[in-house]
Amino acid sequence: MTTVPAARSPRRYDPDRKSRIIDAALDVIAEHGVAGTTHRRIAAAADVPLGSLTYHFAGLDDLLEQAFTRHAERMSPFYEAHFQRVRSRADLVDAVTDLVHGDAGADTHDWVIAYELYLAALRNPALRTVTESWMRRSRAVLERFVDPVTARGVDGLIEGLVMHKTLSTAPVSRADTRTIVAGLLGVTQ
Amino acid sequence: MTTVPAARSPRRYDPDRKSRIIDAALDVIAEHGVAGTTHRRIAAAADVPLGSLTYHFAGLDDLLEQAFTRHAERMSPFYEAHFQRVRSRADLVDAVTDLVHGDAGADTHDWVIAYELYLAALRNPALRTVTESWMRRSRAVLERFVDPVTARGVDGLIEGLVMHKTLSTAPVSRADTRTIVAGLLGVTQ
Amino acid sequence: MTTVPAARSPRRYDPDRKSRIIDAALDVIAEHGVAGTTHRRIAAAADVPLGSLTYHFAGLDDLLEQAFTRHAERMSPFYEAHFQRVRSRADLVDAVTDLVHGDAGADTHDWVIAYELYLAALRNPALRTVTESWMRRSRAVLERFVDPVTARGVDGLIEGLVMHKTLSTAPVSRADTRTIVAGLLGVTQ
Amino acid sequence: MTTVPAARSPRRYDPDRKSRIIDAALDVIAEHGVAGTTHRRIAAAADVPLGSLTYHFAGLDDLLEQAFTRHAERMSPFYEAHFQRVRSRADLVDAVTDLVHGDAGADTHDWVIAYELYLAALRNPALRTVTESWMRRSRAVLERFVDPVTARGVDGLIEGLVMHKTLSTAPVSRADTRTIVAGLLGVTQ
DNA sequence: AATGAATGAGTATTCATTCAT
DNA sequence: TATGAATGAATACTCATTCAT
Repeated sequence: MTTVPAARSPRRYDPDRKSRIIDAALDVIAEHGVAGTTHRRIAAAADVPLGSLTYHFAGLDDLLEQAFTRHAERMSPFYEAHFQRVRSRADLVDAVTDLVHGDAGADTHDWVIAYELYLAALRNPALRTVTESWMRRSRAVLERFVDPVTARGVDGLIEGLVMHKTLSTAPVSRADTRTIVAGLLGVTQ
Repeated sequence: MTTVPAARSPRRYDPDRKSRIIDAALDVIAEHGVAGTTHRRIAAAADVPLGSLTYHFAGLDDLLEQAFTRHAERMSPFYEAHFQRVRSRADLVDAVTDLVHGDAGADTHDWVIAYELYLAALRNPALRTVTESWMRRSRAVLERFVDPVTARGVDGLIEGLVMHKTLSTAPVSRADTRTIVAGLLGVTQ
Repeated sequence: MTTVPAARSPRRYDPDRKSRIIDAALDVIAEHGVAGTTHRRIAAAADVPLGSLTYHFAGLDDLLEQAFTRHAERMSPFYEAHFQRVRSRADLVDAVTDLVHGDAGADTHDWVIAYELYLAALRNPALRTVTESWMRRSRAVLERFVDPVTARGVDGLIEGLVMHKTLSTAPVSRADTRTIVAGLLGVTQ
Repeated sequence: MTTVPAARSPRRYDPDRKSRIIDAALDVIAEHGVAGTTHRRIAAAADVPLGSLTYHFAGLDDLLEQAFTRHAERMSPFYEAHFQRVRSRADLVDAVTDLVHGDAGADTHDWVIAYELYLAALRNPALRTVTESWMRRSRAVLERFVDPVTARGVDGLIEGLVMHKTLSTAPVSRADTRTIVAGLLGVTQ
């Protein structure tokens, strides 16, 4: 007459569980947005009991902050690596075009998280640190090839084009993007 | 939600109450984000009883959709008017610069709502209609002055620069923005 | 193939539900103490769904405050009525003795709530209003028969004796209480 | 509960840690009440790891019981000492007055713990032993000077006056307290 | 037509306690 | 022996929506 023992994973010893939770949080953010990111969903995604979240994090805000921080710290080296081999202005045009079109490793998933971060940072000052640092680093990369003002322009253009590409059902073609970027950088094609 | 029944203003005859609710919703979205937009907050902002919302709207999603639609339909004519007097490329550079720096009537409030819309549309297909239409119309305005590809570029640049300006604690100066825009449009300064 | 409709009381129209909740809260406080007073227990005691509590009250603190206020406002008239017929010092001795021994209508239930209130007020300033008002009124009653200082003494004595009576497993006898009270009031027996 | 692992002080040899925990528990009770007394708070107050509490004590109830017991066992000798030098009824009046007004070493902190104990004992039979013993001992002290019935009266009066003093924003003056006590003890001033 | 009371599912969070290390 | 990670039940509270009036 034993009651159902309920198939339960006896995962007692589990190092880097905290890290796994952060990654799960990023997945949930990408899929459901910050607004739809709940303890429950993250716990399910990480295959971890609910209480585990509040054990490792002071609250949902804390968790979000750490998740976004990780995302930014992952994107930055990638961003830098992507521009590593740029030697000429023409190279730069290609690199930016690749970046916008996701031929560089960063996919929609990553950009969506970035936009979620931007919007969240608008109302949560604690996240400003993350966006500030991310913007500073990405601009620094571009400044290795162009003057600071142009760097800001390229940075803004990338942001805007990616956003439109992510949203639009009739996105810009790769060739058009190239033309636009070349235009801003004064490269004759 | 509270204890005090609050001597309710007997707003007997109240046409355009529905309209007032929509405006209140936009204010709430701007202040609290879509995530923080609730029936209760909207009702409070519109000074309208709670039940009034579900009476006039099928649900929160319906209300949000109508609110975003109104916002887009308000922005479009404004956008068009803003470029009305453009006669030369130099004029265009000025107009775009003004737009980015909020010297054109569209303030942070409006842009924040736009970004909320973008992100909401990413997951809510019903809102895609709104964003699509908005993008088409704004691009059409720019295409009166430049070729379609450049129009896309300018559109993206505006989006990106405004977003960075809204977020950054050290935003680009007006002069720099002008330089950037001039660069993209091939205008020698 | 209808699923079980779940025997549910379709109590839709229910005026003075709010009042009923307050009374239920007082019962729960008496039985479980403020510490053990939860939304769930109160809802169960009032036979009301959980959400009903947060609809009518801003929070548990608000509910507790209203409950204690009602208790105090119920006790005061009772207290006054109890001393109504006192004509002489000897009458007063009897009245006080009756009060302490619960032969006056106020039972353990009521006193326990009062002590819970006292302790809660110690840390919740919002409740101070309630205790202050209650103490002022009870003292005012006694001052109709004795000078203010003696009134304070009698008031304190009542409080202490009732507390000991409530707690002790070997409580004072009625006769002893009478002797004590007579002593304080200088009445020769 | 937090993110930072916090460089833990490697308190290797730590006898009387158990004792320190009990004292910390009393502090927490005084500050937050029994209701607000949690493992976590006590551990923090004692600067001891969380697991240490359940290692040394069977549970929170056990810990509370030991804490209250210690408090009572600390108060009793103090109570006795306070009445040590009483030689006359007049001395007794002074001693009781001092006690009520905290000029005897027992401060609000101690009385608050006592009231917490009383209320807790009301619902937790295990604590009755503590209150019974405390009451018996304090009464025994008073019975060295007055008859048992009067002792009960004085005991109750002290309790009530202290409680009112602790709560009231306009507490009785020392002189008035003296008058009241003198009245109960039949001492002409 | 209009509303505010009502409700149950869902939210974040706290916590005593267990247990592998 | 001692601890901190782990957990699941419980807590207060929010909210979109329903519905009797």
